[in-house]
Amino acid sequence: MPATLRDVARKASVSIKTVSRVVNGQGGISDSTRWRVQEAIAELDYRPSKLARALVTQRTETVGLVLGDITNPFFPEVARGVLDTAEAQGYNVFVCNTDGDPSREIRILRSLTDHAVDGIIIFPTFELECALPEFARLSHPVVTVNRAFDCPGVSNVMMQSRRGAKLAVEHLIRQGHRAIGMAAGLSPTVHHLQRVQGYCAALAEHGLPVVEDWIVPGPPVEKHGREAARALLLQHPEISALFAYNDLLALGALKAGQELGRRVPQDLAVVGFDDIPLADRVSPALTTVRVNKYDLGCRATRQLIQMLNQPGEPCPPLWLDVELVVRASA
Amino acid sequence: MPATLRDVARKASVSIKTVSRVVNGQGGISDSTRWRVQEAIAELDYRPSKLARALVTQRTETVGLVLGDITNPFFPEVARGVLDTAEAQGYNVFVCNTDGDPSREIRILRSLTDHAVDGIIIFPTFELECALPEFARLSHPVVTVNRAFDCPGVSNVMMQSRRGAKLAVEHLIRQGHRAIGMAAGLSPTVHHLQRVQGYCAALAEHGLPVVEDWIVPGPPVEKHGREAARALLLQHPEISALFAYNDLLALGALKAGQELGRRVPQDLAVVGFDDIPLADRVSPALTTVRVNKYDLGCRATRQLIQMLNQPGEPCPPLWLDVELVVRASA
DNA sequence: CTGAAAGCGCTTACAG
DNA sequence: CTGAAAGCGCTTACAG
Repeated sequence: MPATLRDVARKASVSIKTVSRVVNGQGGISDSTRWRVQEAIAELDYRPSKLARALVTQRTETVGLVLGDITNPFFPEVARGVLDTAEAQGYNVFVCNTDGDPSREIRILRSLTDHAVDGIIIFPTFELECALPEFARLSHPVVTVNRAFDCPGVSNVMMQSRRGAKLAVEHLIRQGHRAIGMAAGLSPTVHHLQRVQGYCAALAEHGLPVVEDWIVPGPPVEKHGREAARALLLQHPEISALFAYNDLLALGALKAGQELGRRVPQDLAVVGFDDIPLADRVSPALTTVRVNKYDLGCRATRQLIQMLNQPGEPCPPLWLDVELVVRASA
Repeated sequence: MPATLRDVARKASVSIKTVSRVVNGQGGISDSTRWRVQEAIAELDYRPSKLARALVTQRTETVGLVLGDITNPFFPEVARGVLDTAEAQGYNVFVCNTDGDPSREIRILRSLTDHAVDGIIIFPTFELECALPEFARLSHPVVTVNRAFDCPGVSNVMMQSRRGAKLAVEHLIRQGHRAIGMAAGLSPTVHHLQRVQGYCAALAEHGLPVVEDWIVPGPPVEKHGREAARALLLQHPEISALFAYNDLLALGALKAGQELGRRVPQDLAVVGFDDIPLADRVSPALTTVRVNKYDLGCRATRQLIQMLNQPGEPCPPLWLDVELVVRASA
């Protein structure tokens, strides 16, 4: 049975309030009293109940991290950044997977609210729009990643998705490619939109036509990358380069290229996005757009904690750099 | 401002207790009353505070997952198994990284205790021994993974580490190898001990000598695998096969082999352990010992929840199968 | 079938 | 410098 404030008070022959004062370092206590109390605390191995404290302060010192899927190689480093930063500030973090399912996302947000987390960092699904204001209203600060919401209590950490896509396609153009397709991910996500935009912008700026048929949407997994690339290359053999929404799709595209007897990068150049840990291990190594995932997690968390410490202060969106990493595939 | 039990009671013109009854589905309520209460709940969008409930029930419906490092490719699938199983049972989970540092591990356990988690799943560091009984005494059920503690309130999920090592080395022997080294991981872990034991047992049973110098300990990361393998192969060129403590070490060993001009698997056969996602993607693909990581997470969580639901019941250790996966590297 | 009281372990004004 | 009282939002006996 763990010791309580009252146990300590009794042992030190002082009031509960006095113990509370020394526990919270509030001063205004005579040295001798403090000494007696500290001794009692040590002897009883007293640890204050965060639960009881939270009930009155409305601060649990916990935050929620809501992401797509921790087994997606993009997320572990992000999570590590969040966990390290949160731990350093005394916060514990609940990790939850949405699998991109909006109804699951809502359920998770409810559950986190029920547990009275102080704030939330979320990689939102596309449908979050409607539910988010409710949470902000329930006075949880929220940091959304890669998605701007103009809503009080919500701030954003964004990566330059559009710019990254443009860098990737410009690189392909520089390599002499003129017929460039895209394996485009699922359409109702911001990334999809931004990366397609970047792709189109790069083509347009270099006077290349944007062919709608060459943009193939689909789930951002390797299997689909392979199928999409295969179909695209068979129907439009003139395509000599592919830009993929993410590295998993790019890996699938590489596989399809090999199956079709295309040499990489001569007959088929491929650029991915994210620079997941796999990207530099496969052969040929994947040219891709890197975002510093650990840093992303750290910054999102710092942003959240800042909102917690200075409620009401405006919190401008943060933009994270991306960078083209040229390897063997393009 | 979220609605409280009292708000609902007032609105429905009943007592707090009555509302509590319908919220908790306790029956013994007239239909008309229940109806009125439910309506009030819906109108006010009332959600019970888990915090307040936990303060009296001593159940937070949270658990802690304490692992080495979520960016280690072994862990995300394990974590996913834990998170899915916990979520299905209504638990939220705090994820924490120890980096194998015992003092950090203690700090984390303290913090989880302060937050009054209902239980803990932990991949313990070697030094946990002393601290664990304290936690069990504080009445948190604990499930340790890959480490047996004979301690009330603590149960274990074990993988057949020793057997896996033996399978790996026997495979190498079957392939005709007689001089087999080992990249052995850090010495004060159970895995290290068990895998070294399995390695030695396989050699001994086939009448092969165990040469102490051929067992090279070190941190279980790729860089060290490369260095260890390089040193071993240079000093003892007769070594034709390596068994690695884990896949990361094995990948490093493969790299060293290539650098030294050894053909794999003819001049150098390598077997790893874990079957991380990378293992089947590298070239040559890695022969390794697989453990179902998602299942490991699920079972550990089910074990923990069972302990929570039936306190005092003995909980026998669970043994997880391992399986040799033969690919190109051996 | 329904309610009033006590208490979970803290903190927050308010007194002295 | 120290303490007694009220309350955070619930549940748990105990009455009626």
